[in-house]
Amino acid sequence: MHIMLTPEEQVQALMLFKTKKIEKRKYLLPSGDISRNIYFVDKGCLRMFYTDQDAQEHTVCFYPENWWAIDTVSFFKEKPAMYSLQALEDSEVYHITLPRLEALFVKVPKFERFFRILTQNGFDMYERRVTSSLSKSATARYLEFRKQYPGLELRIAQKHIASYVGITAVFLSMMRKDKNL
Amino acid sequence: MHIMLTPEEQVQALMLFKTKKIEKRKYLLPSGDISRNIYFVDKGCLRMFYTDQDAQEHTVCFYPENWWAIDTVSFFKEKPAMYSLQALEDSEVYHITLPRLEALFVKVPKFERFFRILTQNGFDMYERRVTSSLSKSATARYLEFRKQYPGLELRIAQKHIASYVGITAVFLSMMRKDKNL
DNA sequence: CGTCTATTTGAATGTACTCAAAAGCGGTGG
DNA sequence: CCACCGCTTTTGAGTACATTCAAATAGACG
Repeated sequence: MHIMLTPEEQVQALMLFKTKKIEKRKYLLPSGDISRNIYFVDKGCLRMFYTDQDAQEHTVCFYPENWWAIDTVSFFKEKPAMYSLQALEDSEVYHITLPRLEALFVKVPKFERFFRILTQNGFDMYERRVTSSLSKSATARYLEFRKQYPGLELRIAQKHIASYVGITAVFLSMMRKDKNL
Repeated sequence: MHIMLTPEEQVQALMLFKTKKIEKRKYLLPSGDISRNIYFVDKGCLRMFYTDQDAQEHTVCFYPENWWAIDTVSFFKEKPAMYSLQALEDSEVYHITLPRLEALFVKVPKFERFFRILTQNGFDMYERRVTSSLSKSATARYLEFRKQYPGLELRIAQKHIASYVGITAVFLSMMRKDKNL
């Protein structure tokens, strides 16, 4: 979910948010908990991931600076999260709870639209991800990752990139060597 | 997107909808057009699919009876659809345009919530599909399809199932034979 | 019935995975 | 500051899963 507010809108909104620092490797949301907050990443980088029956992790999304991180389903439906949200670098985030968000909607109705668009952008992203994961090769998917998150490959572990692209860390390493990526 | 209204709510809503019959293989929405309608499937079955650069089709979702079919992004953002919507059987659908839907929201505010949930369910479905396409074997994905759409494998072409599962029709055929699926 | 498309079958190929071992790197404690 | 430990990445060999191409069979529809 990636969207920009004008600077003054950001100020208005951020007044209602709290801030939080979170260390590398720590969790903002462990899966199974109900996601009580939406996060806006100010510094650092988060990832959302899912752990399958074989204890394999699958990264659904990265959230570097200026991204909004949320488990939409857990947050709005108030049900236990299927995903975990973890810091990949020492990070600083703004966050807001659902009741305060609803207060914000009443105060500044414009944000209702903003969050609808946010949800739709997330939707859009998932649609693209479904089609690409079903139709494209590992190499193409890795190049899409590079395009989606320029420079991020220098900041985070390859195993996390591999878990996003849907391949093993070993295969990613070989691919990068063979094709100079 | 799969959700049920109570019978009386359905009646209320469907009064504002129009009906349409659509023949097998015909399109309700060709990709590139703006999706002006949301469809509710009364009889038959639709599919939404995406055609890639190599002219390969990838089915994103099937919509048998009682499913809501919509290209969320195209419909709400009024931008050209990335997807096509096609009938797989002779079908009958209810449909409504965005202006009339907004009128419905004013008249029966409850539907705003209903459509938010509809969108969230779609979101939920996409999330599951992303994780399963990235983490599960072709066989597991096929079994998921069977569970998601009981009996549908008897009604529609295997090549469409293959394009949903993300494998070739040839491989699906071999898989079903080898493992008695 | 004939034509067109979908499905099945088989062989050869390619893509990505597992297992295993070695090398690299980062954080911690002495 | 350095040495060590643990985790990540690289490298290699062998394997499994899924694809392509081709040809034969089966089914759908006019």
